[in-house]
Amino acid sequence: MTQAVRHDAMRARNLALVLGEVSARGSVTRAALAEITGLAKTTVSKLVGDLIEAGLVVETGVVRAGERGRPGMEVRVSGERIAAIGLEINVDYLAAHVVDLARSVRLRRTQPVDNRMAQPGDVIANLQDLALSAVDEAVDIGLRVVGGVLAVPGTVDLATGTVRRAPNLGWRDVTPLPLPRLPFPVRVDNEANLAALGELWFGAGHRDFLHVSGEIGVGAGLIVGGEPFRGFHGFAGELGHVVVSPGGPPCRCGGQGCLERYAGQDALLAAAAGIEAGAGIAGLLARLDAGDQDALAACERAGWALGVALSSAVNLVDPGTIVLGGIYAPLFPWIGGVVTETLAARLGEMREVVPSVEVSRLGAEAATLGAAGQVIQRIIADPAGLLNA
Amino acid sequence: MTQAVRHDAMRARNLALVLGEVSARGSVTRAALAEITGLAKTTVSKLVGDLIEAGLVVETGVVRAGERGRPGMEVRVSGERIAAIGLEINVDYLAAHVVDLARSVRLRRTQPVDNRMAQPGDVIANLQDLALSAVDEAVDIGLRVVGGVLAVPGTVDLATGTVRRAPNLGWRDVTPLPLPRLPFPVRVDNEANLAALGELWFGAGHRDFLHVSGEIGVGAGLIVGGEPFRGFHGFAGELGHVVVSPGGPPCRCGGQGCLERYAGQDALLAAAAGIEAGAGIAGLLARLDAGDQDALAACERAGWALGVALSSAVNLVDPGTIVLGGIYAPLFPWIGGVVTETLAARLGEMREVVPSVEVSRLGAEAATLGAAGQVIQRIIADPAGLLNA
DNA sequence: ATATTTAGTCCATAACTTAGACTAATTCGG
DNA sequence: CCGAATTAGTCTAAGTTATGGACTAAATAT
Repeated sequence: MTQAVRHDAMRARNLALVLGEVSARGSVTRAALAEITGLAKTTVSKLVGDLIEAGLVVETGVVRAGERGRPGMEVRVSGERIAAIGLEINVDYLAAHVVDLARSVRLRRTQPVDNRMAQPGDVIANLQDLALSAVDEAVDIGLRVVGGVLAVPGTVDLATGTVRRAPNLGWRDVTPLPLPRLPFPVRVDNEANLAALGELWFGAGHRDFLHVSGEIGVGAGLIVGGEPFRGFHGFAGELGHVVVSPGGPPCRCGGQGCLERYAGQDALLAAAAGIEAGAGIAGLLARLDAGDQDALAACERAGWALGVALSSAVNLVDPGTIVLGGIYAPLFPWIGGVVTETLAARLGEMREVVPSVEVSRLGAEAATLGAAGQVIQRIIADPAGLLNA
Repeated sequence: MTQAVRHDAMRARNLALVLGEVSARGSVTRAALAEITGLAKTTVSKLVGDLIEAGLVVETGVVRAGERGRPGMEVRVSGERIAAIGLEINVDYLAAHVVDLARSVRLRRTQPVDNRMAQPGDVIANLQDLALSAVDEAVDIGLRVVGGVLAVPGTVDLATGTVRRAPNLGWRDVTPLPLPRLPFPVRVDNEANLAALGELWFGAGHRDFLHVSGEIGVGAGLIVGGEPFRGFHGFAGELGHVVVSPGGPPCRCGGQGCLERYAGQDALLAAAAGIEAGAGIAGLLARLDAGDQDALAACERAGWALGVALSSAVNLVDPGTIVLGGIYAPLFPWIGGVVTETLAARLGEMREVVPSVEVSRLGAEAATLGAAGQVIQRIIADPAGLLNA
């Protein structure tokens, strides 16, 4: 339900509007902001003043030389004070990234650990250690970390912060929150959704796309108009269990012929036979570089299956673009073509434009960046809270 | 981009908030509205006063007897003045429904015509005649029709109002607007989306569901949190071309094994062999009632395919409920079971709750009701415009 | 009949935005 | 080098809307 709007809410919205424009444009003068937002110069000045006082925005001091008349004083979002942390628990590593309010990545910490067999409690304790040391370092460079989000490869109940199922971690109904040693609130979210948000804020600049996270499972995050689409329970984007062939190999989801059985990491490696489990994607890449026929055929098959599943996704969800991330990023040279062709064959007659298939530039960092970015985004979208704190 | 909020926008939002609550609750007192919205009593009184003056709301005159104290004067949305018209062009009929601001259906006009072979211009002229006579009748009962929406079975470019492809009408890039003889603006929209909206406002009261429109093609409309999801170009919900079996029968979309080839009206009738084209669904229903084996088998197969396609849809889009409409409504007794079972088999291991599969109560009226409802909804969501007019 | 309770209105006040006057700092033209 | 023109930003009085509390209205309870 929408809320009543009083004077304070009006102010909060205009504050968010101004800060949002500053954030989107890098640096702007007050006069330009007045033009853009439609607010009166007076109002913009007052709002910018408050943002400066709160430390969210700084005058660049740089006086832009225009054509004629008094030059404007540009302001930009301050990256010097406020920051957020993105955390990730994945099958074989933990990660923490600190991002400042200006969306610069300030710290990257990754710790390889095998979390397959570990107890959730131990994993969470390790993560907390990693997060704490990252926060300490952030403090050393003058940053105040005001919030965090934790990315987990599984379905998450956003309301309670409970990880419903994370099959590759062996988790079921685990609630990692709160992380009591961290002096700020942390939320939990699904890795595929966060990776899509990472692509939105730190990637190629699309605002409408489907981001495919190839890992051991295959997930997808949909961004429409710069907003994530999550579905009713928040479990949308389970691309890995979309039907490729209804009589295909059985899947742990209970179905048969799901995409994951053709294009998930395990299926892919198994199809390319002869890659020892430990070597993982690196082993596959080596053999692809060497021109190994089995490896090429495995990618061909995975790419075809991905194309089939994505054709269903395009029909249902109509994304602007498709971005392949996770393991599909390094494999893109070998699967991108088949995916595009399969998609074109299945959609070309119905649609004027078939979404283009692109490769993610972020790789494994997408989820943590999206996680930190989400905290930043919330501040940009509603700075009123921080103003009084 | 969000807009600047000034005093008038603040007012407009609060006005919408109040009218929205009145609409949602049927009738309420000013005091209750103040409680619900969080606005001060004074403010609510002023806003309600303006709504009454504009004729959007009326005092019921009924004084509700409470426990103690002065009884409140209840207000409700007025159905006496303002109305909207929903129009539909379909393969074998034209339809027009007039709905008042209180969401009561005031007029139903349907005209059977075979539009398969007709020129778009002729069809549109016929529709305009139908609409005009409906509007005249509406005027006779004291209603002012302030807007309309036209439902078309095809993909629609909402920005331009152009029907991109409506294969079953044989339309391609037809722009039916404006309808110059109608004294109010009309927009065009996709039939499946509008049917879903019809289900939302006139159906069983769900706010999160996927509505499946079985016709000659198979479309779907997704409603999340009471809002339609349309995708990037507005072409989301093409359930008919979701993959059931990637090596299956070729489809006019260029793909193979699409749902439409298993569960579309033509495929269904063909599978039940021996139903002459003219008899349509009625013929099939007659044979099902008679226990005909071929007909039963055809429904079984269609239901299975629908279940397979819907399992992909649930994984991608995570709807709260699935509502089967169009031809699937009368066929529900014969396909509902298979759909549910197929869905459960393919999703049960992954999800705690599999969305329930229900039958639409609106049948063929869903799209026109949704079309008229959309105009009503816009007024409720932003009454400020009408207030000054 | 009187006290109590709840609904709705009235009025002075507060919060925010605005328009327009004003000051500041630059370029252009001679 | 100086004044006119131009643009940026601030200041002030005024306008719009919501609010809180006082007030009136209309019912029930005792």
